[in-house]
Amino acid sequence: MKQKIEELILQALETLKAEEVLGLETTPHIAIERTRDPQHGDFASNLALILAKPAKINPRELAIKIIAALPESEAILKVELAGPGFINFFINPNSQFQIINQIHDQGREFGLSTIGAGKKVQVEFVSANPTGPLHVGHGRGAAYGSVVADLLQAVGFEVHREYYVNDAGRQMDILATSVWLRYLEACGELVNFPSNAYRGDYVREIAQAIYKNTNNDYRRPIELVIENIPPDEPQGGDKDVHIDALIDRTKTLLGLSQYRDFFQIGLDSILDDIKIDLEEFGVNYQQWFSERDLMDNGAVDKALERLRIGGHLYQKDGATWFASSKLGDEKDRVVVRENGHYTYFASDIAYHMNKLDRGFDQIIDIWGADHHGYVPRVRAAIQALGADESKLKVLLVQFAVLYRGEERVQMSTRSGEFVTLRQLRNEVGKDAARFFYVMRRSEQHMDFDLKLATSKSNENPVFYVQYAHARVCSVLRQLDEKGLERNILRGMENLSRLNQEHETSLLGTLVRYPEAIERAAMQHEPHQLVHYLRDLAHEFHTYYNAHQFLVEDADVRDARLNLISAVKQVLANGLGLLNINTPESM
RNA sequence: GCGCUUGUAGCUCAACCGGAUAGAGCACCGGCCUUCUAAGCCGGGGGUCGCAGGUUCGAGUCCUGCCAAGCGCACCA
Repeated sequence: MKQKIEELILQALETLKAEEVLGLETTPHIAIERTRDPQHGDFASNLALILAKPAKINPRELAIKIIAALPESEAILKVELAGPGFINFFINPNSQFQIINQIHDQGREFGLSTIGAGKKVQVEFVSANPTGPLHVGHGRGAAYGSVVADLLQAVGFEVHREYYVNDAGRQMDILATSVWLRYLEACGELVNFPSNAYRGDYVREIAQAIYKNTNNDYRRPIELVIENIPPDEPQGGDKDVHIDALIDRTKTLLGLSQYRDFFQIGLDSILDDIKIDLEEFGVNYQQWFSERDLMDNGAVDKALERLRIGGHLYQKDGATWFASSKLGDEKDRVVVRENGHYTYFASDIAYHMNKLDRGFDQIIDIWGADHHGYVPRVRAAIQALGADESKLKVLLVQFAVLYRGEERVQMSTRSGEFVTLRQLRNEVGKDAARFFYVMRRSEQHMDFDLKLATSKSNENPVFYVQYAHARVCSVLRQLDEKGLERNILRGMENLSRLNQEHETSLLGTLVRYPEAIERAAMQHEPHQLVHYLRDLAHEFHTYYNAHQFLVEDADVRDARLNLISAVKQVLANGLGLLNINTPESM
């Protein structure tokens, strides 16, 4: 429809150019948008306001000339001049009826498009360190990322969903050591558990499972473990020095092979748990990308070599630095430490080089907003690698601040004091949790009130949308009970009987669905879809209260049933994109 | 101190890359169930869009400066 109007306007402009009202070189960007107020019609254009200045005509006068030059069209009921020079288009309601046919024919496909066809996009999200279960903070990134990915797919992109597994680095050594110390406890040793180790119960559970299967095979006397270890922080020492010494001691006492056992078992059990958790949350991946693989197959060396050849690396204070400040970063960054180990950033450069090499047209990284300071250096790296920096899009998700009623909930992975994503799901269910997470713009700081979210009351707006779906289903069930028969064809033939105000406006909302999907996808804003669905549900509930569907007149009845079936289909399609269930009854 | 993000109704948030009278939900007040599910509908009150300037036909939206909140500013990941 928008296109149709655009064509009409273009024709009008040509006419005006021929009449020399407008200069021949004027080729304005024609902006047509949906109006907010139905009094202003369905679409409006500000064309006259934009052209008034170069044409040196009063905008209202120009608008009148444009309107006069517009060709006739059946789809347009009337065109009005309004305000300072807006041109408002009123769509012929009859032209909207065919949307019902379209929705009926396309079914689950309705709303999909092909704008992204032929383009490969990678979406990397969550990528939480495998050192513990996912908590509610990760939930937002999981819900947001999966919906962004699904939306992009819905508009035709080939989407590759990926989780970057940080299975290398110090935090994994801390995990392995934590598991082993808990194992020693299970054996009966008296362990003074480090303040900086992972204290969550899950560590104990992993350790106990190992103990059950192996008994004392990995046991070492605690005296040997703590011999000459510098004190922990509460005892007046440094917690980092303390834990690092313990890691070294663990490696020495266990030997490489046994140490790998603990490392691997800890990693596997946590990663498996994360995989199951996400799957149950409706989040799926094409690939789980291992950081360790990157290290092992020399990708990091290769990436650094490429930077070196490009002259982006230099030595200072025994370390190797990347001159990122020349490419927009606030300072240069270390990639190889004085002790010869890569920094996390070094493997991240390699990871992004790998992404680029895989030929994606667009790379989307979804990070927690606390990583925002990291963006410039990754951009710098991509430029230094000689790639097109605009391929990378980093979407930041603000962390949800947790409340329990009025009280703020503090969270820390190390201390083990956090609400897990699984707990949240168990309390509110997948649907409510997902809906709650994506109903806000991702950059918006969000207050997540656990008490409210877990109250399972009608305050949670997901029920409102689901209820509309269930109500349609209920009406269709009533059909049988009342001994009525539905004739879809008869309904289609009588769509013109849908002439009530509520029906016209509902039709208008249905027509908007594909636009809503497209915009939500291209702008990476799932909340727009949520708002659309709320609108649609509201229109339906209003209609439901104002009119009876199962009326005597079979022509009207079938037309209305076709309309509400279309509503049901669109609700199902939209909720489906959010990976939220569509209950038949509530 | 520097940087990023955010400030809109009592609370939680919208406002479609500058548009017309800034909209929802919750909460509050008043109506609607002998008719398809009242987890619903209808009506009402409630706003200096953080503050001050600027840009233009037009600014919640763009620019500048302040104020406030969150988060960053490692040879950690």
